[in-house]
Amino acid sequence: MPSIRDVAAAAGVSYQTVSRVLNESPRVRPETRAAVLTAIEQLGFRPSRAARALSLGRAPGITVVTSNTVLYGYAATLQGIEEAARAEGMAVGVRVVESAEPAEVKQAADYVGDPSAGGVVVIAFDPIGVAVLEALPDHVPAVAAAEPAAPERGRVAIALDERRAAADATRHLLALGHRTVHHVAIPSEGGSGGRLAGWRDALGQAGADIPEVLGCGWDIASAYAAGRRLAADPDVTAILCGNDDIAQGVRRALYDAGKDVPGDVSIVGFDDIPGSAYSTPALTTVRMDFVGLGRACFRAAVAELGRQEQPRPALVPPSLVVRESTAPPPGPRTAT
Amino acid sequence: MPSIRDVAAAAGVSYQTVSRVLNESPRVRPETRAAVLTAIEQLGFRPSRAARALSLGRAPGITVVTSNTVLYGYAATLQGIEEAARAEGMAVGVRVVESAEPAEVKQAADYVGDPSAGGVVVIAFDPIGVAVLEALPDHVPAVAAAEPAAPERGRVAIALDERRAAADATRHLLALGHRTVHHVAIPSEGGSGGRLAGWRDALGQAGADIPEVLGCGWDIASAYAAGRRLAADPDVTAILCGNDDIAQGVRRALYDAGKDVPGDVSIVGFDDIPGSAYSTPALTTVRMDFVGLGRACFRAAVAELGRQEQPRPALVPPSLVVRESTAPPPGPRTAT
DNA sequence: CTCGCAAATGTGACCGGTCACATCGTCCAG
DNA sequence: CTGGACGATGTGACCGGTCACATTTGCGAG
Repeated sequence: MPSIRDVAAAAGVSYQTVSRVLNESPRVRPETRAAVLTAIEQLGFRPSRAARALSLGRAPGITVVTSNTVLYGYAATLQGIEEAARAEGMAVGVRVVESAEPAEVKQAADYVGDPSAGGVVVIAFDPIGVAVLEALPDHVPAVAAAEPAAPERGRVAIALDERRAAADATRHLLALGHRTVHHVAIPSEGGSGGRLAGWRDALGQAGADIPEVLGCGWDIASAYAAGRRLAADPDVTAILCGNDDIAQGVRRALYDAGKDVPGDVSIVGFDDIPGSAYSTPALTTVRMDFVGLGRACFRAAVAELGRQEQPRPALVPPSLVVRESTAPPPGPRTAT
Repeated sequence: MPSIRDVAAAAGVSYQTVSRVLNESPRVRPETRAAVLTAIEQLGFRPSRAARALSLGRAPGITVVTSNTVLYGYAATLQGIEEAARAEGMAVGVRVVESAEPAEVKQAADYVGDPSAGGVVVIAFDPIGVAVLEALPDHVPAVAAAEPAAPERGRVAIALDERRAAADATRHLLALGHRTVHHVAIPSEGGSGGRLAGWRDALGQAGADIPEVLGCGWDIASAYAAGRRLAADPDVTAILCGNDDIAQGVRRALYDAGKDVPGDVSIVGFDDIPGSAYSTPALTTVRMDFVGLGRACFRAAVAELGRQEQPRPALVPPSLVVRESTAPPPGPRTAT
């Protein structure tokens, strides 16, 4: 591997001049620059990221801390970050934190505390991410992809408008004539600014009952279990599900209990994962721009890294996608 | 940030001794070690990854090169790699390559050519990954998560037994009485050792017709289009789909064309993504151990990095999961 | 013609680890 | 009692970049 000194020797200049060319300093004569560039080309020289990182004291990269890489919302956010980072020539690292256990959270915090981790984006959709955020030393240039709920003490946090998304979805169901809307919540809804709050908002504004929330995990099996419980209650005619996967589990539970969607019960999901348009019934859901969120987080993290002013994030607002899984409640009730 | 020299001063030893403690050298007296450890603790010292990488000439990490991070097979493989790497205290980087365009492939190859990328795992499920693999300089310690098809010239390649998986699925359909099995293929099946080959094997062994393959993209929309074409052909009673998402698109196309699954047409997917058990009909599919594949690739990449002998990968073989989307062909035909 | 200033380029030190080798001390065998 | 071997530790150089500052060169003004 040729180094900057080899290039300098080949081009007949000093290593510092090569460094200037690499960093696009204007203080280099065009002919000199050309000579250096030629030498770089001939030797196949690539600057060492490790050396640069050591010298600069920080790495030109972003590390994403997340509790999961497979679930759609997480994976799509990661995709947005990666795309944006790659466009800027920056490296992307991934660090998964599987539980909110103090030891594991601390380890992750130490890990990203190293300058070579570069900027940090914590995906704080769930309690694990929030725990990491709180354990982060102040000097770490980190931003959060978060719920709007959590005003992370001093940290920049960017969020999709989940509150509005949930309210829109709930109003859609209410407008169809449902007396109230039940809710199966995913682990991420801790905050008051999130889906849970939007659902309550809409229900409250309409003067509708606010039923007890059914919590479930990220796994569809627990969504199925929640669905079976809901299916047993004849008063349930509309269900807002924490995300599209949950909706699928709930739908199947209703089906197995002999309830038709949307004939007997309407359901709405969240996220608009690719398959949702092709299930039967096609799922009514709220599209969330996770990729855009990822991009915005990347820009914010870079700004944080350079101690520049934060750019205004331009996020695509959530949009309700009405498909086949929602309809007016069954006859007897509407007739009332 | 305290450095190794600060720790040395605090402990009253030389920096080299601190280095020895960090690297668990046996040549240090227990009391000295204890003193150093105490100093490390007090100062909150963390060794710099960048400095270590520079000095060692390689980084203790793995970079994953992939064309996608959201699709299940890719995301799950990444998860396996990350889990294994984290357990060993190694960093994980991600580099997405969006197309097989030479410029982009070359950029990615350059990127992982830097020693600070550490070991490399190329997810070569598709032509993009294969292109990256071929563009990689020889000195890069890389392994491939690949189709069994591609005997990557000199590179270690680990693969799930997709050929057998496809053959199992096809035989299952044949055993139900279908005269032949149609196939909707994803972009990844180029190789002769993959799903395509297994399907052909089973069909050939049974003396069944080998219908024309319908190619489609990763997007469900193209699967839907393929499904519509298949639905128009009354001879089609069984379809092997390239993966579970594709199967969902095909299923919906059949549904929209008035065909019942599995009453009129049986379908089988691949991968067993979490939702497949909860769709209606629940999808018969072949479970693939992508997480295990990821773990095996990690181990192989580490071995490659240390120029050690390759461990024997222990992979969980694919397993057919029979659910509701497969049944004997419609009456008239079986009666024949 | 000479001085001064700015542009272009070179030199030394440093970032924080590791390697190779030197040094010091101790214990045991001859 | 002394030489040698070995265990414990220290010293200098190095990895490949960057920064701060020194030096050289070129040009216009006085």
